[in-house]
Amino acid sequence: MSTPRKRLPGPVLRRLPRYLTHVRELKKEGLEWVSSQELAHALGLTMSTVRQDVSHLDLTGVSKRGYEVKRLEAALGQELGASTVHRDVIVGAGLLGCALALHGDLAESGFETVGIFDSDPDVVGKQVGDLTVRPMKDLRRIVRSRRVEIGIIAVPGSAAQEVADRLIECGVKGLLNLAHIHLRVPRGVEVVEARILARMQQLAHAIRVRKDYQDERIWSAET
Amino acid sequence: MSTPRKRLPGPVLRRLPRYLTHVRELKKEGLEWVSSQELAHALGLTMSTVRQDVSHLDLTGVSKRGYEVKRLEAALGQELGASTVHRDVIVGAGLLGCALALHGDLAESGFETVGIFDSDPDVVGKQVGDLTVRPMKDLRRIVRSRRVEIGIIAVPGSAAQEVADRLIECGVKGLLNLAHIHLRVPRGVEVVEARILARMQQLAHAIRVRKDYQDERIWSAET
DNA sequence: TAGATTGTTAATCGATTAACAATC
DNA sequence: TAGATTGTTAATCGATTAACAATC
Repeated sequence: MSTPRKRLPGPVLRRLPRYLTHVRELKKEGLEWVSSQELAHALGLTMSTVRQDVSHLDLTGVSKRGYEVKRLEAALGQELGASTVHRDVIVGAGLLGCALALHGDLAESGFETVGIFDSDPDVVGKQVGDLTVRPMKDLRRIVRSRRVEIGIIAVPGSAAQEVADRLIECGVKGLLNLAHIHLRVPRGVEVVEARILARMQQLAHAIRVRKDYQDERIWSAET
Repeated sequence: MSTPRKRLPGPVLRRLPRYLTHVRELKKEGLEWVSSQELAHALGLTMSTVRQDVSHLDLTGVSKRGYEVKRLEAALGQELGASTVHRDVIVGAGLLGCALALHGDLAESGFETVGIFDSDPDVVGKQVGDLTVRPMKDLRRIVRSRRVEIGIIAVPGSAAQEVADRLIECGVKGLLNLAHIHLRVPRGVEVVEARILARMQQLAHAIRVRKDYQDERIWSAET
């Protein structure tokens, strides 16, 4: 049985998946040990941040050698749910929903999609990898019988809240929202927003600031 | 001409897209004014945070009324690139790439996809909405002639770095990375990672912590 | 006018970085 | 052993919250 853990600070939780990806890379390359300095360099952080982050994990390093890659991967996986299977369902069998259903990375990290659903009768019955698209009326039965924890919302924004309500009513514990609307959920349900549009907007901002900065440099140089 | 702006602090930049979504909602509902209190309530923030965030924008509110919805939307859009068209190309015409190409939300926020590319000859020529999938050899020509600023990487992780290098060489200023590997790019190019897997891992963490907490409560109650 | 709400300054809180004793 | 690296404490930095004068 695992020790009850505290909720990790947001910044730490956002970094851990990056460590995990990198550490898996190292493992593939056959490396057995990695130091905080090496991790910091690879991810663009300081050694201090890395050591503080690792201190949240169930892991101790070794002086002069660093962290054992195998144990570090295990500890990160433990914190990020890769050490248990988490069953999910996808609602919305459009391109995005199907893309996720067929995306191998999720399966490799402990997520198992046990059903994909759509309200469109023309889409129901279609084959998506190993899964057959099911009608919404089957949602409750599947979520309950398979003890599904996570609902992935891959429907248009206009339908997202309704789908969320329905998933929650079926008993899922968390939602991944791929629509870009704000979901209202009762306490006790976790929501994480994917926000691809927001990422594009961040990019647009960063590009504009950089451009302004360059314009300014040119301008100053001319003055 | 716009005043050169500072790069916004990360936390602020992550919140702005949420304000924009909500403000557009309000506009649709016909509301003309919104106070910091209302915004805070809708997005789960404090009034103070909202006012500090708005202070980064090119906008002033009005005592006793709040912010004019129309102006707030414009100011947010300005900061997030919705006031200019940003042209992008998508590399990878799999389900994910096609999903983005057909996703109306991006177009509504000032992003215009001017090309979708794939290295697979069987996929080249396929129709995706208004676009025809092009071969990779056309990438440079399109990026240059259409002055494309953003490259969207929707290929498998194993090909992502190579695609990134190629896009940069063609002259894009920013990359949206949908693969879950860390891209190495030269200074002067912006990268934003979409990290859908990381979001699922955050969710798994949150669910586990909550479950542990409940177990602990039950355990304490029994003791 | 009185009350509500802004913009901004000051206080608090939390995250990052630096420093260093312990240790392999 | 000497040197490198951890784990942790202290210092710094930045973000959030609180407070309040200005104002409509």
